[in-house]
Amino acid sequence: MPELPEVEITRLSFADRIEGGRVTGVRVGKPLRWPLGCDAASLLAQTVGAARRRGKYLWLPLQHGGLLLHLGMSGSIAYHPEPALPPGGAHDHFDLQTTRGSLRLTDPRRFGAVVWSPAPDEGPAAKLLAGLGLEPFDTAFTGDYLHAALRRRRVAVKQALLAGDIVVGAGNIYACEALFRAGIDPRTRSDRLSRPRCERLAQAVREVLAQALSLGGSTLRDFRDAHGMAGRFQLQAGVYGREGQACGRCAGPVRRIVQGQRSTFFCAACQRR
DNA sequence: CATAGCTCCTGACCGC
DNA sequence: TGCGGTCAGGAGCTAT
Repeated sequence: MPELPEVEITRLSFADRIEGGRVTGVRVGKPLRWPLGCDAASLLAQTVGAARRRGKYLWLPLQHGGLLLHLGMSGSIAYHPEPALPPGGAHDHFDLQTTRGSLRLTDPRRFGAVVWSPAPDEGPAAKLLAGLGLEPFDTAFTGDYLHAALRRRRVAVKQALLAGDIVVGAGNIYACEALFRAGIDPRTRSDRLSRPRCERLAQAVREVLAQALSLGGSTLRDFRDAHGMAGRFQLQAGVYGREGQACGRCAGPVRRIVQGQRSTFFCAACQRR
């Protein structure tokens, strides 16, 4: 499912090419998580700006406002350089055609979203982006920061990472992988993590996301970038999706538990409370 | 305020 | 082969 690396790779795959294009057509398919929030025709003739990312959201600026995009868990965005877009399939729910190519959002499960907003810090976008935690590659995301934030929580550290209001970008896969890398038991109460362990964890989060980014994103589930290329992160997964298999570090069995209705994979020997 | 549970949706998978 | 049931999960929302 698209987490920060996948979303960033998606952004990089089309941002430069569509920037400066003028909107020539908009097609809205089945409803996504929220309504578009504007008349599709009102987007016509506007010039597209430089796409940005915040957490797992993308912001596509237009002359008057912009579009906030989210891939949910099964969404992907394809960039088509040709002027005309092929007919939309059953899961193609949003097209944006421009003079510099088109974007097509495909999302079988429709947890994704395309929402118009007058600005990223106004209207619906502001509401959705408010409360997001630090970007993992922000220099402010340090062990000290993580320690201070986790001290106020009693939930398991895995759930605190997933919540996205401390640090954004790590979804279920990368939260599991970061905790494995940091040697921390995902069940550990957030407020029981020492400062040094928070330092390790912050570093692990940065590293696992950076590595996934450099490898082109995860193919777990159905991620494809705008060129339809599959990522290769799954080849590196230490614990995610490996229940019962041997941990690569100690050869012990990888365990699967459920936390907050989500699967967590970890090695009980390598990851300590 | 922190937390738990619910919810949206459909492809994949499983047992019969 | 077909069919019903179950699961997966991002993240906002509601209730506690």
